Amino acid sequence: MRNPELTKKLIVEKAMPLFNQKGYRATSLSDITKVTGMTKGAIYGNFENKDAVAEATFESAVEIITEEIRQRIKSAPTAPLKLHAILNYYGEYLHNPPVQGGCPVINTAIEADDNYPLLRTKVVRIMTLIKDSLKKVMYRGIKEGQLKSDVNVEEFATTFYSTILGATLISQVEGDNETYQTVKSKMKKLIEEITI
Amino acid sequence: MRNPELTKKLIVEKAMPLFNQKGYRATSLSDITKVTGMTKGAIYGNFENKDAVAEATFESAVEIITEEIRQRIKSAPTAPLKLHAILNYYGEYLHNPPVQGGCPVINTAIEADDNYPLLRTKVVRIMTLIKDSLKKVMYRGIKEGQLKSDVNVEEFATTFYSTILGATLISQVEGDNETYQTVKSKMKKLIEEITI
DNA sequence: GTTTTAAAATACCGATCGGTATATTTGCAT
DNA sequence: ATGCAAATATACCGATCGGTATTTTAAAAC
Repeated sequence: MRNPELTKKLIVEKAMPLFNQKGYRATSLSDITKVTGMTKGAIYGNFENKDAVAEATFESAVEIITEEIRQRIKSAPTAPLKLHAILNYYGEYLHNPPVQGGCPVINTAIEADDNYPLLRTKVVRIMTLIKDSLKKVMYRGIKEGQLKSDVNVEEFATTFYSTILGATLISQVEGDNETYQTVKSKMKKLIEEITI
Repeated sequence: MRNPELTKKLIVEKAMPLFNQKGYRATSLSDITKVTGMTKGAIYGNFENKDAVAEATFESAVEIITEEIRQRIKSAPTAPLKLHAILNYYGEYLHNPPVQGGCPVINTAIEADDNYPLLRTKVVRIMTLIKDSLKKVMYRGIKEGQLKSDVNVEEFATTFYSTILGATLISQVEGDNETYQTVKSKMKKLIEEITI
């Protein structure tokens, strides 16, 4: 019980869906105490302030997502299948969300851009990281003869990621992944076009 | 001065960039009084409550955007050029925003989906409307022999819109439309592929 | 020019906000 | 068993929140 590491972890875990659903601003300290069963003293004993909880929470959510993406990429044998795997991963967001409340990257992007400079930076970083992973997958796919060598990797990867985020955003607000499925089937064709 | 219609309009106009930048929850009544130069009495004399101001504001923002899109579509002579025009329109968002704070549809989508059911409905409606406009443009383009007849309109239009929103989202949080430009050049090629 | 009425300004309400200071509890070292 | 220190709980703070009741103001009706 007196283990501050565990307390920190518990606070972050329990606060995560709260921040992701309601947003950082709308989530209050008392919300956090309610959902964690801890008191203000415990929260402020482990975090400097509310923003620090928010930042730790976002970082933890990002770790969950990047780790999952890493696994999917690793598990698929070829570049086209790796891209499919990522398409499938985001397709599962709605019915099997890694964090309740939709994609934390998207949610945080919107709330942070004008109001939380530190979180904004973190969002940009994770977006760049994912984009770079996609590019890496594609470059390797070209080198290994799975993807056509004349494909514009920068363009394809950036568009691929933009499309996934946009479709996820739309499906999230629609509360229905029909849009995502439609987009997914189009993206599959685009992957086929660059596959050897 | 004693014209309530003008007062309403002024409140909506002044509150719009506020809501769009800070979000609905984070924008307070006192923020609105400061930016409008009016008092609480004037606000509550013209709107039932804060949410009503938010809704009127979003509706007004949507009108601005849809009207602009309508104009761009109307002005371009053929379907491929109409699609280009929409691509260009969103590309101008960052440096010449119709409303300060980025795309209101995206911003509102995120904040509304878990917390403001009425706004969420409005967001879904406008997204559907834009998607339908795109489809209409494409169907007409096919009929008039500008677009290939075997193109899957539903898939293309949905993906097109998803990609634009995703790229806009990313560019918005990056504070730089490099991503959007990259995506735009890819989308232009996709349009070419379906052009006769 | 006075009256009337609606719009806008002011004053005030309880609730909740993030944060802090203090008290209490807990586990460990001795 | 006891004292110590860290972790958690409690009590409290000023500020601000959305909203309402009341007063003041100003334009229109006569």
